[in-house]
Amino acid sequence: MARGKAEDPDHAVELLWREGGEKPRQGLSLDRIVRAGVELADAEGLGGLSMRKVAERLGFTTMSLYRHVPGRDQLIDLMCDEVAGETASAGPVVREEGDWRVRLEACAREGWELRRGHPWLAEVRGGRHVPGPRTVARYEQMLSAVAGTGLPPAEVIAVVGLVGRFVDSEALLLVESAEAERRSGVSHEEWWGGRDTLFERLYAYPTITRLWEEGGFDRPEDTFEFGLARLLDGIELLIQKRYESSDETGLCVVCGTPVERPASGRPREYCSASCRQRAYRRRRTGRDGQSREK
Amino acid sequence: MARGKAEDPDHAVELLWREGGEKPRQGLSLDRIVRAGVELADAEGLGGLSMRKVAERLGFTTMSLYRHVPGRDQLIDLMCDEVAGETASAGPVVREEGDWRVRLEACAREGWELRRGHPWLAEVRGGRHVPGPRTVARYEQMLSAVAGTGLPPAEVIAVVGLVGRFVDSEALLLVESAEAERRSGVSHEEWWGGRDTLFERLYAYPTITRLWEEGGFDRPEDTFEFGLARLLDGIELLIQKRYESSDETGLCVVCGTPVERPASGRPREYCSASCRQRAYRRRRTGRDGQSREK
DNA sequence: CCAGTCATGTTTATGGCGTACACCTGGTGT
DNA sequence: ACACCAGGTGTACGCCATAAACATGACTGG
Repeated sequence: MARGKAEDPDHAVELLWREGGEKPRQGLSLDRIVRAGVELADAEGLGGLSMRKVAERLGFTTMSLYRHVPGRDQLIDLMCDEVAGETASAGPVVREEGDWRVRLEACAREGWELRRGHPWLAEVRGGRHVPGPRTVARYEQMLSAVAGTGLPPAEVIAVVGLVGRFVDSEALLLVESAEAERRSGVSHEEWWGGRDTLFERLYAYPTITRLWEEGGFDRPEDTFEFGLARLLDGIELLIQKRYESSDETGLCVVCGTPVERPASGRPREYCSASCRQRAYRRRRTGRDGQSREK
Repeated sequence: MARGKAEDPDHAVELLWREGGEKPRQGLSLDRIVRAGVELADAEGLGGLSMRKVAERLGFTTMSLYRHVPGRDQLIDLMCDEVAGETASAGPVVREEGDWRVRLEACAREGWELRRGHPWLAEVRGGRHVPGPRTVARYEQMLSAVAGTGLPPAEVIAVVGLVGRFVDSEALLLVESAEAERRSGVSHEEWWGGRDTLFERLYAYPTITRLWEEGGFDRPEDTFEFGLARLLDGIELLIQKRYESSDETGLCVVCGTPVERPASGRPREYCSASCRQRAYRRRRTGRDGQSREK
């Protein structure tokens, strides 16, 4: 059973959820190791994060780290949670302003910002990562944003997972491009620009050629903004559909709070005048007014 | 300039787009290496793909591979294209049945199936992968599905990228879980079921706790089906919006072909009666009839 | 027929990685 | 005085990709 700490996930849980009450030692400590790891990964990416380099950065031998951290994987888990505490929504208190869409979008953007500061976050792969308190707080934040819509529990979870993976996926795209530039010294555009032998072959494909000639590849969309808007639209549609099909007590289309059906006449769509106004304004502006910045 | 084939992308292009006219040799050959690589990765994942093991499987030394393939990365590129030819839409001929949504969804499902047969496909990361002919054919297929909608070129490309990354992201989720099971011998559910020390801490988070008690985590949604439906809904909304805002010549809401506006009266929404019928049926059935199979 | 060249496979070596294991060392409790 | 132990060290193993030099056999021009 007790086959060493390296393979014991419960020990990892203890480290992640440890209380802050550690006496400030002068030698090594978990926190110093984690912080050094974050610095290193920020600078060199997750691939550049090695136990050797972390130890070197701290002025100790490689193996000294293992007195404090079970292994590299667990160090990464700890780094993730360390970093997850950097933005506002990390605490246990859930902010409740705005309707579900505003709140969920805010969460997505926060995740996006987090990954801009720490690109390696998107590179962390593999299931079975034990989440720490700050990571869970973010998850709670997202869930609570969607939970108010009245969607069934499994769909709430699915929505949050979908958005979360979207953010990760888009972040990964950037990281990989940046990594390639860092290693080769050649910029993205420069590199692809030099692939003439490839482009020649692409003339055989009519749609690609046409889109190319129309400039679609020269002035691409902001994939994060574009994808996020589509995703939220799709989710909104689901929520509206669920609302329409629930016939006893409806849910406000905007904020999702229940609204009782009047005895006679047309069922109300909004819980309040302000929500109706919000919906109107959103229809007008086409809803992505804030996403275009140029 | 000529700094060895390992760093020359143009050489990689040549390998990927090579003509099939290779004399069948009895020793090593590019194709044999690529096929061995695919087998290995199918069995052990991309992490288990090492030059040593590929060579071993073929009965040669490690370095012999380098006489045919520039390096591991290029081998992976070749494997990707090899495998991309396994489904129908790999040829240069574009199938044109159905409206954009049917076609794009079919592409997504094909990509999904491909990754079920070769899970390592989702693990292939890093920008600057030179695409081979079969990979490009798939891309062309997807682009042509969306190009008919009349969306501006950059948005067509963004839509296809979005859907493609979604498929990859969901596939990655499965791979990682499967990988963890393979390595540890413990199933996903079993492992998470044993994390009591973690779950205890989660009671502090009200939304998570509530969703948990309501069984949201026990009977999860099919994340691929769920996400795909939301995504396509969101894209459809974009297309409709673009249609409404184009006032001279409209586009059929269903199949995207242009439809001229009558001199007087309300502009037509559909290009034909069959498209109108299709839209009607889709509104009726809630559009995801084919996605639920149980 | 011989010499030169080329394609192909092998050997050896370098530098990187995570981490198991035995060891040392100084402080603490008994 | 003693054992114990947390924390830091040094060495070693097995894995990885791949560079560089080398071997071999087939083909080719003279």
